[in-house]
Order: sequence, then structure tokens, then C-alpha cells
Amino acid sequence: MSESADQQVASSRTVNERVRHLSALTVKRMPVYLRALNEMSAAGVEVVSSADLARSTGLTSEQIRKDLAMLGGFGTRGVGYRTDALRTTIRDVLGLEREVAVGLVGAGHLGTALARYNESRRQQPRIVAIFDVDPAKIGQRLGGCVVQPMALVADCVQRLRIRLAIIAVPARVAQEVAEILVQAGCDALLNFAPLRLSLADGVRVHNVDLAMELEALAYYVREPDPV
Amino acid sequence: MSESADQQVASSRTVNERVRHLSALTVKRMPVYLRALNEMSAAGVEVVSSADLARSTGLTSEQIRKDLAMLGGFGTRGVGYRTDALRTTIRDVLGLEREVAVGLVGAGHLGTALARYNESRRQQPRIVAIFDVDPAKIGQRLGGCVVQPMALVADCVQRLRIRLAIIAVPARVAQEVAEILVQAGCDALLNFAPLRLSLADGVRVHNVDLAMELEALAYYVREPDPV
DNA sequence: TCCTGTGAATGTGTTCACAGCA
DNA sequence: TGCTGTGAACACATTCACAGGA
Repeated sequence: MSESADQQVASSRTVNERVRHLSALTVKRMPVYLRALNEMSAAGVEVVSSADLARSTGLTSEQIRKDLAMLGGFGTRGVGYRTDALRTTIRDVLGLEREVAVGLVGAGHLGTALARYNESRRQQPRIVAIFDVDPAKIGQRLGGCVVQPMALVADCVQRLRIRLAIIAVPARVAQEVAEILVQAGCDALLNFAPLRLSLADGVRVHNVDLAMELEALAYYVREPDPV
Repeated sequence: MSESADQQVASSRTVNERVRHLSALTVKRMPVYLRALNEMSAAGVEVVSSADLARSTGLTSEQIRKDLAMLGGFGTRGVGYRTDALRTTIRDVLGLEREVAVGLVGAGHLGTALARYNESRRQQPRIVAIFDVDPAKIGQRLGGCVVQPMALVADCVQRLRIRLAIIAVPARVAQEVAEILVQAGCDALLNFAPLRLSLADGVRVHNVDLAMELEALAYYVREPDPV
């Protein structure tokens, strides 16, 4: 294991290698920091403190410092973090400094919404291919891509080096679609279909499920008016 | 504070009162159990063990037992849990045994996808009102509702006793929409707009954010092929 | 015997408090 | 002085191990 004392030896540009094994919770917060930093950078703020970030993210400053310290100590004591440097560091840790090609399967209303939103942000990760089975949709332009037939998924995923895919298809075909994607080389899936995908262990799946979200939120709804 | 020792006194039908203060993580797992139980119930399974649930949810049996024990000990030693009784208990804890009316603001592609999906499931919580600003959409039928103008939000939310709402509008108007909803009486919001809403403390907000999900997933994408 | 319910042990995450550097 | 970085304390969550009822 090369995780000995040579902490500063690695190339200063690519932190990536050194920052594996962040906890899932820490990883989930990184995009939150990134959004705040993007806004601050756009507003011309050159230096941010953990207290500034706490204010705009709703997290505590201690937690933010803990998280950011894990990236290697980019702050300056008494001052804060250089906005752009920190932003680049986080993007690098998440792997967003290289191109991250995303495949989208399903060009229904949900897929269309995702594709349109994706087109509006000029950032990584970016949807670079869209697939559907509906002949009426195939060939149509959507979010900067042309909708491809499902038969081309494996081919496209390999050719475009897609490792990350979004599943926006009906539940009954989601498992099959997921298997095709993984078979073709996908590592990470964002699943909008309301079922649990069973896939090989190495594949990371995040689920977004409307029904479950609403059910969980219902718990927090106050009791109906007593009378 | 009526949280004294009278734990078994409450009506046996409504567990609800006794099961406040579940942790956020436990609450998030309840819908997972619910889905598994729905499937098992539909398949005619009358009794499930924590091991069965573990198999179909991917969680550990110990964790499931801990969670379910918090609902008051509905299992039978040596046997398991009665599928329907457990399902009813969880639905009751989440508040789904009474009607949970949901408002949806935004009838774009995303809102349409959500409304259609909602219509297909005959379960609580249920979208009972849809709003949009676009005159072309107002009056159209969508997912069993007629799209209403934004001007009627406050009125509808109060009349239909809506406490839970979905925000599926562009980011630039999301804060304003959220404030209107909360003002009208909403407790819990599911926000699909890519920004952090600032609202009163009592309001529970869950965010679903495509960009952040993709950024977090990118971390788990394996390195590109070495050569 | 089987499977729940639960105390104890462990592991993980957050908060506190402050040393240390610009 | 101001803010980061971090050990230590604390809080929370999960896993282990097993007692105990059906």
C-alpha cells in the first residue's frame, strides 16, 4: 500500500489519486460545495471561508472544514479558501476535470426533461447519447443529441466511453436496460425507475424514486388540524 | 408533554401517535420495506421474515428487525411478520392510512412525467392538483387533474388540505413558488429545481437534483482505461 | 427449532475546542 | 486577530450475539 508518508509527493495537479475512500456522505456534499463555489466564483468572490460556505449551503462550518481538509488542506489559515482553486480541486476529486460522458435511456417526458436541463448547463457530466425504442422518437433531436435506437446502446456506450448512465424507462424494462448498460461497460447508474436493480457488486446505483420520496415526506407532514 | 409511560394505552389502530422521532435514515427505509411488502402481499405471501425482507431490499436482517421493532414489536418469534399487518402498520406510521393530498407545481415535461406516474399508482400520497403559469397548459387534463393557473395555488392548497407539494418549475421561480406554498400551509416539499430553498425551520424539504446526482456518481466511475 | 427483539460492541459521522499558522 | 486543520468528545447508526417466546 503506497499510502505512507509521501502525502505531498504526488503531482499537485491531480489530487484524484490520493483522494479515494471518501465516505458516501462526504461525496454527496461535494456537489453542494461545488454549486456554492460556482455561484461565488461567478460573483467575483476570490476567497471563501468555511463560514461563508456554511451560510450558503446550510451545513456547519466544522463539517465543511472536515470535508475540505480531506482533499488535502487547500485552505489558508486566517484567510480561507481560494474560490477557484477549491472549485478545481473538488471537480478534480469528483473526476469532472476530464470529460464524463453520460448515456440517457428513455426519451419520454422524464428523459426529455433531463436532456433539456442537461443541455442548458455547460458542465460535466454531460449527456452525450440518448436512446429509446419508440420509432417515432428515433432520429429526433433532443437536448443536443439525436435519439438513437436501443439496438445501438452497446455500440455507442463503448465508442463514446460512457461509464455513467441514466435509466428513465418504464419499470418493466429497467432491469433489462440496466444489464445491457453494465454489460457494455457502465459503472454507475442513476435509476429513475421504481424498482431495485440487481447488478454486479462493482456497479454503483443511485435511485430516484418519486413514490418513495413522497412516502417518506408524508411522515413529516404535521397532523391534520385537530378538530 | 404527554410522552410519559402510557405506551400501550393508545388506540391499537393508530400507532401513529406513539411513533414520532424515527431517525431520518429509518424513515427513508420505510418506503423500501413498503414496496417489498406490497410485492409480497400481491404474491400472496402471508408471513415474511426479516431474512426475506433482507433478500428483497438488500439491507441486513438485523437492521430491518431494529427498524421494525421501533414500530412496536409486530413480529412473532419463530415465525416472522404478518405481511398485511406490517404493511398497514408502516403505512400508518408514515401517515398513508389517511389521505395525503399532494400539489404539483409545474406542468412541463418533468411535471407531466410525475403526474402520469402518479396516476398509474393507486396509492397515497396522491397528486390532487396541478398548477402552471402557461395559458396553453391551463385547463388541459393531466394525470387525472385539470391544470390550474398559479393564481389559484393558495386557494386550492387550503381547500384541498394539501400539506405536501412538488416543485417542478424553473430554478428562477422556485423560491417564490415555495414561499407561496408554505404560506398557504404546506409542510413538506419535494424540490426538483436546482437550488437551495430557504424557508421557515418547520418546513421539511427534500431535494432531487440531476446535476448533483451525476456529479456524485462521477466519483464512483472507475478510472478511464489506463492506456 | 426458528426467528424476533434487544443489550452490548463496534463503527461512523458530527460537534467541540483549541493549537497553529498567515 | 482570524480562520484552518485536527484530536477528543460526543452522538448516532449498524452489527454482533444471544436470550426468549412461538
